[in-house]
Amino acid sequence: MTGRAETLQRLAEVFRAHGYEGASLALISRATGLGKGSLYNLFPGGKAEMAALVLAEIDGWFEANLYAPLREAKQPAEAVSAMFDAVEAYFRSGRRVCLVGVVALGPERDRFGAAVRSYFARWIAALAGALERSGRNTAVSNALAEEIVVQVQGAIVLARALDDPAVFSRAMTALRVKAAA
Amino acid sequence: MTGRAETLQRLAEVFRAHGYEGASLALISRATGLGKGSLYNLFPGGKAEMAALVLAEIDGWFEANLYAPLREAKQPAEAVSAMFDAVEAYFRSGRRVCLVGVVALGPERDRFGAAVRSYFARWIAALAGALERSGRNTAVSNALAEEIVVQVQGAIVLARALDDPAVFSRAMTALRVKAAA
DNA sequence: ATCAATTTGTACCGATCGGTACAAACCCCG
DNA sequence: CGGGGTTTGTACCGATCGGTACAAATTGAT
Repeated sequence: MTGRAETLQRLAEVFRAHGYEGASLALISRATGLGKGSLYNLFPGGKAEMAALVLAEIDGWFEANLYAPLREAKQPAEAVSAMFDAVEAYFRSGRRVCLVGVVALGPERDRFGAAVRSYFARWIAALAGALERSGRNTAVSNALAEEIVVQVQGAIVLARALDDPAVFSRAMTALRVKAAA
Repeated sequence: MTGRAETLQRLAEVFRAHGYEGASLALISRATGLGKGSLYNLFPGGKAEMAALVLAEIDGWFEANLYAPLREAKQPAEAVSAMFDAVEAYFRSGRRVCLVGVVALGPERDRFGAAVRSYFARWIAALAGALERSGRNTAVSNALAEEIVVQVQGAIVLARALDDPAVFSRAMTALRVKAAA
């Protein structure tokens, strides 16, 4: 019925809301409106394949909407600013969890380690490149890019822990200033 | 046989390694060496009580070893430096996960929300107080304290994601400089 | 309209889940 | 040595887990 892309979106929400272990097939079936038959027809590999495809979908979205623009921007400073816009929108000011970060913290890290590593490594590399092209030297660019990604992840944790999206927004605002300086 | 405190330590490791849902009673039984009978004798409330007590134990450790020293230090700058020592040792340069942060990201946040909020709020408050007493004004102290806790959490995520403890160490070193400036 | 191929719902599988019941083993105080 | 209270292992509970089998329903090409 609904397309495969939409199904992946709903799957992502289920994994975000309940974690990998907590996302039972019953829950997944309810959330997607698909019976077990349909699910195993779409994803013969079961839950593991669903999670892998969800991670790949997220990775693709970041590649298209953040990494590629950062790499190819003619005006890197604007691209960095646009990245912050995209990050604030995507993570809904910390109300929405970073699924890749969650996987990195959890026991599924081993299974999806390569995907997780690539997602973050490419983020940092693309951002560092843009910062460098905006006038910084290599070492500073690398350090700043790493710090920005660290703070995005940490701000999600803290905003959720304190149940206060303002924590996330404050961190992003401070980072924007720092990145533009 | 072994004391209750040691049992809580092993419980914490199991929760860290497998998450709340993934920490089955079979796993817990194996890791603690205690049968179900003993476990439910020690923790009549089952898994939920185990997790709550583990969080309380962690909270108590941070209170005693980080928050209280930060609050009561005669030389606040030294206390902040000591906090970084303790943090690097406790989280093993990002190899060890922050269980409270993991809970904040996961579906158990609702159940343990109050404990999670208190843990982070008190950390930030104690740190902000020390920073203020070391010569900064209130606003700067609060912002810096929040940023430090954000970066600690984010550095754990990124160090695990990239499987590179140096990420964590670099972040801590940079924060020490910033806090001492 | 027909028929092969795909998609779907449902019944079912063994395994494991968190939790309970309870009797045997153990401990400690007399 | 005795005996009351606690600690322990084990058998067991219903529910749910991820996954499979398979027949009915649906689809698409001709």
